[in-house]
Amino acid sequence: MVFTKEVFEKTLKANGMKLTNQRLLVYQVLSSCPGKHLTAEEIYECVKADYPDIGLATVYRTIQLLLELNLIDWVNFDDGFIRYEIGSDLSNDQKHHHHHLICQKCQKVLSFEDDLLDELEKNIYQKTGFSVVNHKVKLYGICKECGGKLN
Amino acid sequence: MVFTKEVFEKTLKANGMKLTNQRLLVYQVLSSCPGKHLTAEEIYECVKADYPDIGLATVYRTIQLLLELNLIDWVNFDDGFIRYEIGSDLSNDQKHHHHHLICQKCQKVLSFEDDLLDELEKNIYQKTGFSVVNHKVKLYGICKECGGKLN
DNA sequence: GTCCATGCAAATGATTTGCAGTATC
DNA sequence: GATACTGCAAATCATTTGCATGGAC
Repeated sequence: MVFTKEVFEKTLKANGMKLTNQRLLVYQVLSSCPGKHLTAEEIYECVKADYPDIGLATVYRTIQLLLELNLIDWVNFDDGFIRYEIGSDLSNDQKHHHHHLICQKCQKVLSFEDDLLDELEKNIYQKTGFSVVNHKVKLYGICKECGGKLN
Repeated sequence: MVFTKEVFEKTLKANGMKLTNQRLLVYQVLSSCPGKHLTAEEIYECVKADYPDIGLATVYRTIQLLLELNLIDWVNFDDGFIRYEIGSDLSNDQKHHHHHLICQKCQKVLSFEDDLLDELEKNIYQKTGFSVVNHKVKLYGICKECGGKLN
């Protein structure tokens, strides 16, 4: 499912919400940066280029709205900022899971698509009766460019 | 390696730091709560029972110190508080890895010991050249008591 | 006695909120 | 025209920091 302006508008209307320039622009900035992890401040700066009057509070409020509509995801790299990225394909319940690889030398963040955790999650269910429905995985290490080696 | 008061003192001295009642008490509170995830405020309240004059700032400073000495670990459950727990066995480089299972119904947090991520990490190295040295894994779902079922 | 450590109060800084004006439908 | 949305400024709140006093060695 491709999320055009029209689909975005329909999603808002379906929830009794109004389409505004500010909301559209915030959504478009995130849509045009897949895989980037933008802070609220960064989104604010991007939108301001097209719409100088937008306020930071509106950006924060729009982010909350997009999160509630499941259109975006958040990540916390524990550096004092919450970051946001456009959601992966949500056409059905199974999300495209991706993990974040964080290089401890250059701070670069890579994404890694994977479903290897299925086995771990089955294992957890068998041993503890806890049924996993979602996960957040951050892997810290050294990237290829910085000379990563397996032990 | 068992961390007694003496070993703690030696570790401090080795780094040119002084042993104080406050530091010992903060360390003891964390030591006596393995598997619990305490906020700075909670640690502060616990220590205050034995030592009413301690200041919250001292607790925060001691936490930083214990983190730098690798005696404790931190977790962020994204609820506005950073939480701390006594470190697992650090006698050699290989840490005891444990993941956190967070029940979305009752908010309970379980720990799960595991090294199944080794396979995932090998996979990542082969595909991307990124070598993982550490990870933080949070698994969200429903616990046994709350009626967890596999899909 | 020398520094390091502490307690207090004030500062910080990302995010949230109140409110009066503005835009959408 | 009603009501939801916005921008601004002020509030929030966990954590940090400055500074003068106190304690460890």
